[in-house]
Amino acid sequence: MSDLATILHGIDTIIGQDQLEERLQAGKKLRVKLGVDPTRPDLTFGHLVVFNKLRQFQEMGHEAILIIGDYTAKIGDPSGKSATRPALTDEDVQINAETYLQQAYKILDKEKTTIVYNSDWFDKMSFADSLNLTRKMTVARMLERDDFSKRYTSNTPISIVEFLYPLVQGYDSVYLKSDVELGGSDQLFNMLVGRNLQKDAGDPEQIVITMPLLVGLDGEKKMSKSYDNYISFNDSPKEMFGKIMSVSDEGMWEYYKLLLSKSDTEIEVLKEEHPMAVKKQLAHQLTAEFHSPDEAAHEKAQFEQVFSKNKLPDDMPTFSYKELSAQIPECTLLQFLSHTNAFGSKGEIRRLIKQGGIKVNSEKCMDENTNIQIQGETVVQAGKRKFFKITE
RNA sequence: GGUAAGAUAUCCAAGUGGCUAAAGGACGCUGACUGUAAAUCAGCUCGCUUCGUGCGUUCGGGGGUUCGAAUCCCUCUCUUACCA
Repeated sequence: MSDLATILHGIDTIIGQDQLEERLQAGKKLRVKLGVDPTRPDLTFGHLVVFNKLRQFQEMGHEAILIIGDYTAKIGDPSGKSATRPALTDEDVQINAETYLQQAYKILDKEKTTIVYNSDWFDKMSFADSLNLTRKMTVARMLERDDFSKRYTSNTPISIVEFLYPLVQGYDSVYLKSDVELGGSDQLFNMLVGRNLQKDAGDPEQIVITMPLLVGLDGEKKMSKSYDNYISFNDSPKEMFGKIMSVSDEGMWEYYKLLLSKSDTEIEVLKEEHPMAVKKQLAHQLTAEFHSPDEAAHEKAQFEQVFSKNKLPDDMPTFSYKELSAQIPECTLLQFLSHTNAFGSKGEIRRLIKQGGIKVNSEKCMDENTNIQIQGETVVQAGKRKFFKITE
């Protein structure tokens, strides 16, 4: 595949393809920018789509610039949002930024990645500089944005600082003199603003490449931390494998295409097989990439043992009966489950028990006052996927 | 600055003095089915509980009226609209 074809694979849209071709032909080492705002502790597989694209550029010898948007995180990107985001403290942002870097290096080559923090330049800007930036944008243009116009017509507040966000992100491009900017398709507007600002500054405009948004675990909405339908870079092998297995059949092909860069013809071949087997492969590959092939194989085996064969997993949280009885005088089923801290409240546990969701040593148990008996080992199962072991 | 409307549980949203821990959705959880997919059916969904027509806390914040308030009054905060 030519470099151009590789770049175009799997993308959503590209603005300035001609310019890209020109720069590639001239043999220019492109400065490729990707910004992430450290608003939450984890990167998700939604980010992975864009990170993979950045890695492709990196592998071709271009310069990958990862912007940690510590400054922009405090503003809050309004893209696709229906409400103003709460402001984050400096401390939150700093902690998140650190974990972001660790996670990013699971995909990017640490040696070849340029890391920048946008507070580096924004902290030094004066209010007058900022005001000058705002000259470049009109209210009408901002209202062209779908999310803003929706909020505006539905009487949902839009703060002025959110209006400013695209300008701030756009200025990153001017400052860094980026050749290409990558982002999710919801970032198109923000990235186009960067193009305008560069043009205004008399610089070459960046090429804008958007990647499709990955669908979340529910199979409907985009993967996002705010919908709680995400897989995180930091998920344990077990969580990661399990979450991927819960992706819908329809959604799975997107994962193959966007996360594993499979071509349409390769996907057609996979569609001939049993969806479950194909999904296991997907879960295995991704888990192996983030953890290790061994761990991935282990989780696959565990998964089959527990969910296909209905047997107990090999590893589960274990409690010692001695310690338990020291902490809870009466070791009833209810008291024990409450002690595991795996449930929101005792009421939740009672509901589970009433609904027949609890098994003790594979026997359904409907009485919360059952005393936990110890005969060697006792295994308590709550719902489909929570297991606890009690030993002497 | 003026006038009007509004703020209800994770989210949307009903509720205008007692029968309201608060209708209905959505999300989520459990069971059946099954491939931890989808679809479907049934149930649950504030906390505590000696499980009792039991106790506690909740309807933007604070104060008041009343035997009793999400519901009435005062005040504060925030949002929106129209006018300027």
